[in-house]
Amino acid sequence: MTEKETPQTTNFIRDAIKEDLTKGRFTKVHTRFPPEPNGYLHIGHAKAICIDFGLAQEFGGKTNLRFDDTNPAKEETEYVGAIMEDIRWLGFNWEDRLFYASDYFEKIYEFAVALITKGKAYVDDLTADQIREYRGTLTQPGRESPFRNRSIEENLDLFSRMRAGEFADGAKVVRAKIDMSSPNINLRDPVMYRIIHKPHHRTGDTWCIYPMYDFAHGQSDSLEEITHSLCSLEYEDHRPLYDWFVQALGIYHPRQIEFARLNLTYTVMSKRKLLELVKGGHVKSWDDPRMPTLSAMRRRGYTPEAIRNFCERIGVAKRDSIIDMQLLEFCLREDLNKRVPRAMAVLRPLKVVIDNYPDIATEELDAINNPEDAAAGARKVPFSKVIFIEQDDFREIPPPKYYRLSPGTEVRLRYAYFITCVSVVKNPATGIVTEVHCTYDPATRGGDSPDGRKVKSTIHWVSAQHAVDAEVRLYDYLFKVPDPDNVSEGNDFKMHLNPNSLEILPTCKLEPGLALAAPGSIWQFERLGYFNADQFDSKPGKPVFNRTVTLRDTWAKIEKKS
RNA sequence: UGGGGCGUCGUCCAAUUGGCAGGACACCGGAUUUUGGUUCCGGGUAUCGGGGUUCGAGUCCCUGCGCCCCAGCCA
Repeated sequence: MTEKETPQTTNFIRDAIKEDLTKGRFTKVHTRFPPEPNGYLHIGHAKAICIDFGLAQEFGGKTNLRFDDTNPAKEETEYVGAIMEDIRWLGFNWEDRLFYASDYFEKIYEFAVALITKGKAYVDDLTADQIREYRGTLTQPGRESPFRNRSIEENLDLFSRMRAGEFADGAKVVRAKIDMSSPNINLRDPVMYRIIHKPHHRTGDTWCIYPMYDFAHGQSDSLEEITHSLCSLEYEDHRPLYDWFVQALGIYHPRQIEFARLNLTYTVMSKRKLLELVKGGHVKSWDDPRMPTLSAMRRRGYTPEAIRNFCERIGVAKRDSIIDMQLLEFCLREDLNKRVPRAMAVLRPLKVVIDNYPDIATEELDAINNPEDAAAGARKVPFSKVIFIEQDDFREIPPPKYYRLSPGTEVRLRYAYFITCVSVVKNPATGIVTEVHCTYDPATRGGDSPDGRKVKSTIHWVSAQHAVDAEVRLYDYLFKVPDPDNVSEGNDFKMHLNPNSLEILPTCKLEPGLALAAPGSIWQFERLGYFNADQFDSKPGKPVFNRTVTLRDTWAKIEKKS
């Protein structure tokens, strides 16, 4: 990542790091990104990734990728590759520092032995239900387990037999001996180890006891000499425990700092809900372009630059917030505008016959590839007597402020000619206009009129005989409301699902150059938006496009107001 | 109602640590334009409430209110 991105004012984490450096608490910055391999990464993870990698980079430090794989019941190796692909795609590099919490199982086991030996941990025989009961409530203190004061020898023996597989799942756990009356529930003798007889995606059958997050994360950070362990707000209550473990163990002590996770309007971010959308068939897959997952956004045509820039702009703070989706779209358009080539495509074709144009003539007209980038050059587009224009660009009875084609008006065909509508053909049964007849002014070839005459608008078109047929998928927000998570008692976020989040247009007409659009390539269809050839479904000669995002549409706003 | 955290334009983030509350997105208006795009110019709107300290408070003190998180052998 070398390009200059929008500079942002500082944030509290950067301030904290600077202070740690000047006061000598740390002499370097080393962070980590610790995904659990149990699902796909989404835009919320992108924020965390940008913070973890970005901040380290800024201070000349490094970032480790560490899979937090302490629970074999939930994690699968299939996700590991997908997660790495997404991080790389975003533009970050962990170099040779790929780790797994499971790499440290032996060391973490030894840490537990050390705590037991110090009398700071014990083996508990209480059942899960009993532990819950003994834990007390938010307002009432807990009670100590009857097994809390076993001898160190007995604890050591039991723990090694847990490891050896002598006990069934749930029969015993190891707990830290802290304070059952702590107002912080995390400190009421938290579970450190549990028994799970299940093969682990990396360690196989080596273990049947697995450390809990709280007993693995801080120690893993410590072993990797992480300086700043950045995580989300819900871990704030865990920080005293994080600190307690590294202190009790007397090991290198990283600093945990929490920040607010990302929320976006018109979507949901929790893995559970995303999974529900996939399983319930509300979207086609994890990478359905309507999803907020990175794989879906990639498929839809989002660029890493746009996402990184977005993450920079939203800032980092501790308050819960919901970022306006329009900011994300702004970042996307800003990036795409300056880099992607333009093309003409007609999504909902309306046939136009140019009555005074020679029947069999075809000519090649010059078109600019990107007005924002002279280096992008120009191309030729074929023109002929019969063309398609957008249905939206013709109105038999134009509403106020409508500048496009209507009977008697003259408009410019982009890069071609001025045309004037002279008549229409209707389906006698429905009254719908099926064909528009126009005359053209040969003197306006290329789109300029020698007499200086002006037209109110320029519309795009595709020559009928040269057009490439294509399917185009129009995506809209997945939800109808800005905050789908906000539902009244007894209701479900799915009630806010947008039934029109996907519209498939099977009969689009593209300019011929688009026939060979490379899968994944992104284009601006002039006046419509940005579209990319679907990386899986698009084939040379049979293109399929996804609408990445529309262009800003002033006319749509005017129309909506009236 | 125990503990932890958070309250600044519609939204998100700032405010040199007590000195004229600023930026971005959104919105509204205008200019330019062979994309009703881009670009450019202009505009409005905010310190949760009540007290206090101070020449001066978003910032400090007191008090009230609201929102989020925590009672997994999940992370």
